[in-house]
Amino acid sequence: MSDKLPAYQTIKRHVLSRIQDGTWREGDAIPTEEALAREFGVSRMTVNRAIRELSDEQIVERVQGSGTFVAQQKYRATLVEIRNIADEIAARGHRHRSELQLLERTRATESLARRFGIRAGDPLFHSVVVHLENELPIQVEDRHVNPQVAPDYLSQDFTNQTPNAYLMRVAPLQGVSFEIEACTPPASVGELLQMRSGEPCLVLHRQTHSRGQVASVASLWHPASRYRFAGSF
Amino acid sequence: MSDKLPAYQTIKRHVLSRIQDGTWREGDAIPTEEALAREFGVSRMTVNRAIRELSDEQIVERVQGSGTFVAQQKYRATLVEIRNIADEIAARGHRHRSELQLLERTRATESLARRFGIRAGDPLFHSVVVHLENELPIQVEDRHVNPQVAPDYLSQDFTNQTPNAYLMRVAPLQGVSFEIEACTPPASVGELLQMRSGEPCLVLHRQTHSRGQVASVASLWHPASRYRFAGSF
DNA sequence: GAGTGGTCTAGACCACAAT
DNA sequence: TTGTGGTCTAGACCACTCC
Repeated sequence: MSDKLPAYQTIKRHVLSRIQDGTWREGDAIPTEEALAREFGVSRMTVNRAIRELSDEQIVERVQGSGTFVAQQKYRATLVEIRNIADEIAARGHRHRSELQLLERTRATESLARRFGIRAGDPLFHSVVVHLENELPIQVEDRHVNPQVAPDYLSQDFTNQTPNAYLMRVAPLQGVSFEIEACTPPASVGELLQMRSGEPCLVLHRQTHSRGQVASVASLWHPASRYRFAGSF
Repeated sequence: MSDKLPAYQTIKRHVLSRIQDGTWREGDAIPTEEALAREFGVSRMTVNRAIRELSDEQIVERVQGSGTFVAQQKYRATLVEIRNIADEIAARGHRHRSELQLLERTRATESLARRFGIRAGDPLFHSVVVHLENELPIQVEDRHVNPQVAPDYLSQDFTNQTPNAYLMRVAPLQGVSFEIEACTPPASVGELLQMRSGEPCLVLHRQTHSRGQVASVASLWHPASRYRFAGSF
């Protein structure tokens, strides 16, 4: 075996795999430094470095005097976080509601096939959902989903659960790439968002990866007058 | 004195301040772990932690067998990086040129005063620069600068050096907050960017902090048809 | 008071770079 | 060969949480 890995790396991997295989879930305590030191036959300082790095990476959270716990999954992202739009609206103290406009089986166009890494004509799932904040439309979510990653996508109830929340649950997020642009919306989107004519959209195109495949390609359209991306660091 | 700071923190601060005050410049070697351990009267492991954290933060770069060196300044940022627009254009293999439209001393409006944490009427510097990629305008940079942070701002040549590059050099970046919006540009901006009427702008509003103060408040206007923000993780 | 993480020591051996 | 960083040990004391 490759015994070349430093001990602290081995310990990091061990803890990570326990979290990823579900043995230790969000909020669970993981073994103490002392216990891990005994288990791996290393000194406490070595374990300390391993766990401190996981803590820096926000994989675990440490509380002095109490213990080390698996952190809540965070999807830092768009410079901001990839937050569920429902949570984002709730955080503002407003009410979220979503309307399902479309949920269908379709076939990949040339352009979609390229982005998913499949062949044109291969099956894809497609959904269009409008998200409302206090009954005012704030986002049109136009999403294509890889059936191999989420085969039950079409049978979900997307008025109770956003597509994003569902995908996060069934497909562990590995990576995200995105683009933000400003553009004039197509008429159909302008209508769903009840925009005055001539108002631009702020659009986030996002592609998520899971289990080595492209899981989902989404375009999120927002009326310029009602939405901004913000962040700091 | 507050002796409460852990030793490794004290060492980190010491190294950081040497870099920020210019004693150690980009590419310079900093003292060895052994030397710092002697200087601060601590063990090498403690110095190692301090410098390793600076290395994680990309403040310094370590080369085994060789030494520790001050890293090139990188401005990770907009979800992406806070890259100098000139570098960004150069990375695409294109030619960057900038035109200085305005460079003046002005006074803070109520709204600017709030953002800078100063009083309305206090002095501010103001610049407007147009950035061109292959002679096509791609960004209008409208920037206000805190004179306390960059007193020599007005005497710079901003056709050879972007305001951003100058500020990065004289004012160590501590933090950034930003907002991205889509909007219809005011006529003056639309003209500078040679936009067709009705085309929206993609705007990045950015506020940078340095030495505990707000250093700069900038609005970066981009024609929607020629610019996107992109990133991945 | 018992258990946990936060920090630190004074050594050690190794891998790698420069010479 | 010498000097540097990379890693590790087997202890230690402290601050904090929980009971």
